[in-house]
Amino acid sequence: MEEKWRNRFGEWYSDIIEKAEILDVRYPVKGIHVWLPYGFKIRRYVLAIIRNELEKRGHEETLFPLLIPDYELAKEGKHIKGFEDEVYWVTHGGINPLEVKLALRPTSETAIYPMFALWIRSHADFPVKIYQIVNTFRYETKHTRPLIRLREITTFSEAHTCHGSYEEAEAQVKEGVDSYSSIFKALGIPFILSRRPEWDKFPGADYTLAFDTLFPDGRTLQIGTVHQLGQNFAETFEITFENLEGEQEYAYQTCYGMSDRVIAALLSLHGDDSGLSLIPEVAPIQVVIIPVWKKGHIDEVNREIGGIDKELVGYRVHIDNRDKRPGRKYYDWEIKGVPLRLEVGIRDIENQVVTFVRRDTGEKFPVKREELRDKVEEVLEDIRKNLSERAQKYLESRIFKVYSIENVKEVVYNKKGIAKTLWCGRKDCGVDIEERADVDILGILEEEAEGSCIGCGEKAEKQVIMGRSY
RNA sequence: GGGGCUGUAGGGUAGCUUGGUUAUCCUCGUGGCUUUGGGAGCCAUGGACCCCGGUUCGAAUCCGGGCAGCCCCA
Repeated sequence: MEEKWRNRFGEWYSDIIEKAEILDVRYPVKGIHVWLPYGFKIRRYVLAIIRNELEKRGHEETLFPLLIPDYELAKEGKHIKGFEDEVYWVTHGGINPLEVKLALRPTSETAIYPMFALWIRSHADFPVKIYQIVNTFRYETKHTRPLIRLREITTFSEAHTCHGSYEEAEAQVKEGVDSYSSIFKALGIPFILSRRPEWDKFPGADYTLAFDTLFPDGRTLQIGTVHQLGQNFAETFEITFENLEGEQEYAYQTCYGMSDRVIAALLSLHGDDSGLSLIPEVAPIQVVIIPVWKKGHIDEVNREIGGIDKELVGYRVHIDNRDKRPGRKYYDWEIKGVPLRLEVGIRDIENQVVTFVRRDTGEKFPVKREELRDKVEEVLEDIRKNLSERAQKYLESRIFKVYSIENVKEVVYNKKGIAKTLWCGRKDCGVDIEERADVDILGILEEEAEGSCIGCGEKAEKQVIMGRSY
């Protein structure tokens, strides 16, 4: 039944992006697309959840410039090294070459931190907690993929914080993790949190925590990261404050980000062969009403639907009055993932019921007319729960504990899952494992473990997850 | 980073090898009739050879370049 979604996911994905009218990918620049009205609405509801969560925890929204002077971008050596191959440059003003080249932000640390240096004077200024949701640019040379690997990331939500001690920054990392966990929970996106290996951390960070989810094709997708920056950037950008002892000290920083990939995960994890299946909170249309007209009863049906529409005030309701047959409309709205469909015909009116059809399960059942509003609420809530649980179970069912390189390969390539195993933590050994198993070491888990490394046989104290990432 | 393939109405395609009348079919859009509980039917009508250059009496077709997309390998 879920043949295509599961077994030919790549095809399903590009199909759905087009048919559900999320993006128009025909824009004539590689890796850069147009948000269509329906997709844009989903994006807006997702952003509302993100904004709400960040604001609730004291982050304030700002907007920094898109252009970054080359000398600022280049200041932090490790940082620029991580991005230099992917930066877009503005080199001309009209026909004249610029004296200072300007980068299109690949991320905004180097735009924001020079300003932090101006703003921060003393310990009393802490904590600084700002965020912005902007587009960023990366000159990707590999295959681009809508919402997953883009040259223009249109929805980069990045938070940046400053603190008076490493401990406070550590606490902020925890808050960042909590915020993101709540956001993913609201969207029904299950994840695994791990600490990225040294060679895969954010360039310039002390360490990076990352959220990964698993797609139906068995590949993992990074959907969020939280970085402990320590004083690395503060030293470079001279972000100093006067501490309680009256001395100048470098600030302690964190930053965290998520992108369009969250929307890619949202769309992908809750789909099936009929199309999208949206979480009600982010569905542009939560309830679609399909009139089933019959000669001689058309006005009657329309009048009934008018009443239902009025009663459902507060929900995002759409009445499909197109001159198409009902069956056709069912298919159309299933592709677009509308959580709940109501069918209203003369038969329903005579029985004083409304026919409900759930997108997530396909169940069809009559609901007494007078219980309509309560039932709508109940069913939408149940859909949210069901979609979240289904996705969660799916991820859990694809995580396998294994203890050899061979079995890691088996898990990743045959079971299309994530391997949980043991690793000593040394870089040379890690790179060796990645090569031999042809997988990515995603990161180290919190939980302690006892045993020997699957690469070198030395003692391993932490569990590690491996998979094949996008 | 290396290699291969492709570009024809809004979408999917035939035609290209072997240059030659009005460019094929499905879908779609529009107007109408009819119909409506899982992709209806009929009539009318609309819409395309990626861009630049070359070869030729003549190019969707051959050649070169550009742009865009897809696939494989590292």
